[in-house]
Amino acid sequence: MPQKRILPYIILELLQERPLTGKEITAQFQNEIGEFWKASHSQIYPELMRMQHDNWLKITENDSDGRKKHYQITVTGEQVLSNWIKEPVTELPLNRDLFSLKLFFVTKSDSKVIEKLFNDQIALISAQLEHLKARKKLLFADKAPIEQHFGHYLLLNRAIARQEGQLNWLKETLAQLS
Amino acid sequence: MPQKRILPYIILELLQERPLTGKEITAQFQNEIGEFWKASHSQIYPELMRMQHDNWLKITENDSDGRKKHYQITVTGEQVLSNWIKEPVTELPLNRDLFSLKLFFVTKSDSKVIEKLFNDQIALISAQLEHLKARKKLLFADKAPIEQHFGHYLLLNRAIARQEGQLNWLKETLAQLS
DNA sequence: CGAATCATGTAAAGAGTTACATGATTGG
DNA sequence: CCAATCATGTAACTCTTTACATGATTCG
Repeated sequence: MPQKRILPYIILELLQERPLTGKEITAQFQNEIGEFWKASHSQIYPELMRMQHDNWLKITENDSDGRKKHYQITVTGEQVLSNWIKEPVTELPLNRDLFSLKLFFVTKSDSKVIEKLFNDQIALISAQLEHLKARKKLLFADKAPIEQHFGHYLLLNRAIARQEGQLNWLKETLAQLS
Repeated sequence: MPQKRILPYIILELLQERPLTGKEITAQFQNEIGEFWKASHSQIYPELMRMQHDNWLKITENDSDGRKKHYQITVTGEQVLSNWIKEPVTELPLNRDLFSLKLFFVTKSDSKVIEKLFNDQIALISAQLEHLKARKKLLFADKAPIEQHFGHYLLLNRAIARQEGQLNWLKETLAQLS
């Protein structure tokens, strides 16, 4: 087992609200979910076929559009999902990021390198932070998150808090170094 | 290109200090580096052969121990590494973590589920935080980080700051929810 | 009608994991 | 000397990404 399968469960989650086509599922991974999980259509279509084969989902009948395939979660699929959700999360994710890597190998004398490394990272995170804040404003401006989007709201807040923490640490540490 | 090659550059970094055997390199990934990058020996040995073939490193001569192979970075390897280090980090890492995933799909009515999700994560991060702090104490108690370990010191601080931020957010948010 | 694109799919390759294998060496 | 382990290596498999392919549909 190289990695525990996650993708099919994400798809099941998405289908809980309503039936979707492969295209629509793919789009989700480029928008909301893309923040923390990526999957391309070349991964999704085979996965859908496999899930259909395992009877986790089926193609909805009476579909007006000929080529689009609307996938719908089955009772089996709902059970599978329900069991998966109950499994506790027992390990922290491994953060394979280049900044950590370069930071690790930096030596104290590389002050120029360190400075650039920090400034680049600050720029990156600032941009990301702006993006996240803009999205929060767009999606949840004033109004409280409605039922379905509550998790999304929590996640956005968490991402923002994390990036702000990062940014502060970067700025403080950079200031101390110089 | 499925993913940009990182592993060989990490190995080059490790070899900059002194020649190492495959076993020793593997050990590094289970200790210091393991915090943010993993690699098993079955990945490392073929990589070493490949790098040797590309002349990024060579086996040191006059080795007393017969079976151990001490790999040494070559001039070519140093150039390759130097170029790689100069490349700016242009993208943030994708955080594929299950907690985010489950958080995203949670609905407001699942108060029991949310609570458990948060408490599990708080326990996980607390444990990790203790571990990190213990290591910092062990490695850098009182004494300032020496030249070679400066990056390691920075990285540990960053990891601790990140986990503390996480933990605070989790606790605050959990309190607000109930 | 012809070109662009839509929706779906297939192919090829690299990265990473787990499990298996092997010859040398050490220790009781 | 024999068993454990050390150090290295191989195999099989899954995940993920990039690139290529194809038939249907829309639009000027």
